[in-house]
This record gives sequence, structure tokens and C-alpha cells, in this order.
Amino acid sequence: MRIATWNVNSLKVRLPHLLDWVARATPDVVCLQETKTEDAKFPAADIEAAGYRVAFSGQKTYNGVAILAKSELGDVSAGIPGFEDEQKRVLAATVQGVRIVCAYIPNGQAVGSDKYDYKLRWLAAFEAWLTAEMKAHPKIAVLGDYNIAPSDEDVHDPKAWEGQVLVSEPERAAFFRLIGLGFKDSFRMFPQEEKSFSWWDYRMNAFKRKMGMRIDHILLSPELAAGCTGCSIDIEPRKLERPSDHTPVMAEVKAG
DNA sequence: ATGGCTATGTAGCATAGA
Repeated sequence: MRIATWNVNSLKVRLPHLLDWVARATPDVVCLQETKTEDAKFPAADIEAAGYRVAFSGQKTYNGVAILAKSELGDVSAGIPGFEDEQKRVLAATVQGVRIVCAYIPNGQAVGSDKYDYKLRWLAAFEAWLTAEMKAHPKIAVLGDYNIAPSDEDVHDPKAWEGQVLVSEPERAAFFRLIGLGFKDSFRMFPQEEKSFSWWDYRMNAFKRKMGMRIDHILLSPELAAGCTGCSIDIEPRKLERPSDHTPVMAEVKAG
């Protein structure tokens, strides 16, 4: 089963890219972030016509998550239980015996800002919830835009970014607490090219200059990781006209 | 060089992203 994540930065603008990409990459599950689309305006018919079922939790202007799947989406739930949050950032569903969690982790804006505090509080709630989810679902995958570059090799210029949001020690510590629960960063289970990134700033010709970060991740529970046969980033969509600033990441796992 | 793009909501720019 191929499972993917992609921050599309507006589903309305990126729908043609998404449909082209799923036709080419043929994922079984796709987690989307930053759909920026109210549920009433979600393009469900176009996605269903492409052969996917879909669940979504969105809002106007900001955030918004969705899960596409070739087969049935069971036990769909939105948000982190017990964590009050107006922002639509989490959606979970069970597909072929695999619990899929789609997450759009807060950006954090700047270290020390209110949004940074919110990011750390959010991550603490996320970790607590996943600790329980993992026990309930031994086959669980957590896919999404983490807005954290785990290690310096995930940053084009670690010196320039040192201590900044996306790489700061508390953010990385939160990421590695998820690893501490037993999750594997599927991308790093396999040999990868140097300077493998999933996001490049729209400005400064950052993509062409390979000035990116790896902040989109697929974390797998031990049971899923044991059956994982690959994980890769597809940079092709970033080369198109009007691209998302993020690219898809896809892993292959054994279905339940 | 602390900007630089892009998307949205809304009708000028402000906010946010990362």
C-alpha cells in the first residue's frame, strides 16, 4: 500500500496538480494539508471521479486537512481529542487495517512568539494522543507537514537556520519524542540523496538553488516500519507552473 | 541586504506561510 502526504497550499489552486500526480504516482492513500477550503466547497466530486474516496476537515483561508483513499475510510475523526483548537489540522481514518493520521503541525512563525508557544503546546497534545493511538492501533502511520526539520542534514544551510523556527531545539525535541514512542522516520530508513528536501521558499529562486528543508514526514509504528519497502520525495510537481511550495512524500507499507 | 513569493479575503492591503 502506497501512502503519501502533500501540503498543497490551497486545494483549489492545486487540484489539477493533485489529479495529475495521483494518476502518475498511483498512491492508495494521500494526506493533504493546507487545503484552505471550507467543507461545503470541497471538490469531492473531482476527487471521487479520479477513483478516490475522501474525508476532509477544512476551514476558510487557513489550514484544512483531507485524506484520499482508493478503498473505504473507516472511523474518521477530526482534531486531537480533548485539545480545544479552532484550527483544522488533524484528520484520522482507518484504511485497509492501517490507522492513517494526517497532520498539519503549526508553523510557529518565530521562536518566542505566541504562535511558537501554540506550536509547542500543540505538539505536546499531539504526542499524548499518539501515545494512546499507537496502543489502540499497532499499525499506525502519521503523515503530514510537521514544520520541523529533524536534523541538520534536512536543512540547506544549518548555520543560517541555527536556533530558528523549524529547527529550534524544543521543536526537534518534540519530534524526537515521537521517535521515542517507537515511530520511525520512514525516509531515513533508506539511503537518500544529500540535500533531499520537501519544501522550498517561493522567494529567492530557492528551489533552483536547492535551498530547501525536509519538513514533511511519514512516521511509521514499529509494525508498519517492519514492512516498509521504500520512502521517497517526488520533486517533479515543484517544477510545474504555480506549484505548491511543498512536494509529495510517499512510502510503501504492508496493508493490514 | 531581515527583503525577496504566493494565496486568501476582499477591494487597499493585511495576514500567514516557513
